[in-house]
Amino acid sequence: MSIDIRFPDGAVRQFDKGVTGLAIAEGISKGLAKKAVAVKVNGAEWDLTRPIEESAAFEIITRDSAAGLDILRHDAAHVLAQAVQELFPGTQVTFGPVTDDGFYYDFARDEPFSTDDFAKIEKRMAEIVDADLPIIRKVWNKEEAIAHFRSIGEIYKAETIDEVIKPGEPITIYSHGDKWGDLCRGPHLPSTGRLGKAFKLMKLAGAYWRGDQANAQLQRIYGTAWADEKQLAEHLQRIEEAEKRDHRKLGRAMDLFHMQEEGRGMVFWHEKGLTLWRTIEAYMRRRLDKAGYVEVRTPQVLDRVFWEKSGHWQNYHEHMFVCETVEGEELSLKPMNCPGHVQIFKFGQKSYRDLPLRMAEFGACHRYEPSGSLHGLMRVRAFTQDDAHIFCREDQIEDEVAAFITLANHIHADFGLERDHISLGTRPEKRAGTEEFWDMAEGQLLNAARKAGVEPVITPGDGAFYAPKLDFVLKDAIGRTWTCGTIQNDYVLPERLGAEFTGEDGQKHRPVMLHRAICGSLERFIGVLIENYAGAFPMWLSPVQVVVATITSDAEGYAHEAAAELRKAGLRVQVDVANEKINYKVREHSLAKIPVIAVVGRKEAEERKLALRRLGGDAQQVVTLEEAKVMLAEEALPPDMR
RNA sequence: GCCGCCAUAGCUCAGCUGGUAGAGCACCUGAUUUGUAAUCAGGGGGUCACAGGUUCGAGUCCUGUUGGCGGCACCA
Repeated sequence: MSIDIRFPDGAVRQFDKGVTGLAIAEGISKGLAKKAVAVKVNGAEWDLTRPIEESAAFEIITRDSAAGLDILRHDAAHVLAQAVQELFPGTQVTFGPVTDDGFYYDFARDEPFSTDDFAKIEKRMAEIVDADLPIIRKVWNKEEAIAHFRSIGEIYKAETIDEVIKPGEPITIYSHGDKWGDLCRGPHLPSTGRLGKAFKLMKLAGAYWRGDQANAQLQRIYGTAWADEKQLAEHLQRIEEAEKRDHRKLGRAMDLFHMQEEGRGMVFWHEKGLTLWRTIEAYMRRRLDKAGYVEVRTPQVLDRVFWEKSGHWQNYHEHMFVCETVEGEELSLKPMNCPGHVQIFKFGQKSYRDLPLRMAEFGACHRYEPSGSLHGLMRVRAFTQDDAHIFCREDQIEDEVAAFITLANHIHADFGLERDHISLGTRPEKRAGTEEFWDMAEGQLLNAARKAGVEPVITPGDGAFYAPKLDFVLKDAIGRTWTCGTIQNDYVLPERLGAEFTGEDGQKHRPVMLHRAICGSLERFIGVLIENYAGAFPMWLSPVQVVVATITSDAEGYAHEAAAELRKAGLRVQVDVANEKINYKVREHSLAKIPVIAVVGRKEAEERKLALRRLGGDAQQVVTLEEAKVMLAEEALPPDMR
């Protein structure tokens, strides 16, 4: 009996019934068979060794493809689990999936693992690879599988099978030789030897069983795995590069900001960091002014009663900074600006003619974030949002959202951040409002995004409890993604706080509130910019734009004069008259990522010129002071003023 | 908040099995007046995070606290 095997290029060849993917691959070429990790049979991923019984569409998955790498990583997770269970008897396996760059496995064991164990575990993993154990797929029924895992003390596995698998449904178990087995959907490699050794254990972490804080905490071992050693080395290199960009390191080295233990999650902005901040804020203000926003400022601290009315006290009390006065009042620092903005909206009467009303605030908020979540500038307890609320009629929502997307796109691009995608966060499990409401609200955002020419990626359950949201996911210079910017269409808060306007019909109507931010928190945004540029900011953002450096002390007077002239042109300039050689100064200011070094020696002083040197190049450009003023001021112009 | 790891000079780090702290850079002083990625010499600087304990003796071992880091959970 023969069957037809159809290849991706359309060719059809005949094979004996029961042929394996591996045999087909070997028939094509030795090299292909070696690179193969699994096959696709009628679109489904199969083991290389699984017999194909019927005619089918066929495709070979190689280790250097994305799908192949995932299979490889899954095998690495299994090999890790086997190694751990052999070395640490009594350890239970739970769950070990693939990640973006590798895999992890969660173990249940009373004794903690230590990163010191990694070398030992990696050694055992290598031994398992060397042993080249055949990986065997077995099909069991649910009951025998549960009984088996219970009998060997694998309570978590038994529980998983019990809850995930429907009664009567067969399940697949993959075993490494006769030594070790795990429940798995597969496919897997034909033998452990094929995994190769381009893997490395990376870190150790706690993780809750099923991601739920109420459950037991397991020990997670993270690893990375690649098709070959070269890819692994490249990956480790990328990690090193990313570490060099760490905004916490650069923030200290560049004297931008610091934090200290008396104010966890609070930032001390140094002069240079605040210069960045002011530059960004001024830019944002110009953008908002042009986009028809008005700016307001609301109180930092408000009475508990106010937060009860807004509903925040009930929902987020434990995350609020609460204080009590000597007179016994209970107050809270504002955790967000929206309820304050509603108060301004409600002051006096609003007509449909006032809408859409775009109310912006660089609002400083405080939230008591869990200590374990704090992370440099990325997650802080005191932050300033580039916040705004657009009060509008329902029929204005789509246009407003679309216009916002366009505005945000411009702004993100001006900061050198590329858009990866926009995500639509839909109804979460814990939510207010009916299904009809969510259908409508999600539909509005989807339509608005399309109006702006964007097809959002749906992220199920990621919406706020009162509204769905669109999030901007940006890509930085080394391809990492960051979420900056969001918009939500909120019907709940205007209702709750009684905001209303008079419509054309003379009746009172409820406005909708669009919560929106483009940077998010300025703190975090600055953190993202630092990492994106690795500290080498474009001229308009750079805290110091030009350093005038002297070669000899004879040029000191002229250096100060030149700096003063450049400052008159609006540039941020420092003078370096230190008793050092010009080599030293060039090196120092290059490492400090100053965009322009203006060197002045005796010659420049006599001719009233500057020898300019740009960051990243070693070319010298000698121009007159007057020319430099015009040229550099032009270069330092923010993108919206060019 | 939870799990694990870590904490030595302003920064980066060394300090072996317990015997009262060291380097490089930075800083200060002096010499040098220099032409595009580190001039030379000298000097100051540390309750070894904090609090207990073990010991004749603790940076080193133990306990606790605080903070940092990596994850998990959380993120209106």
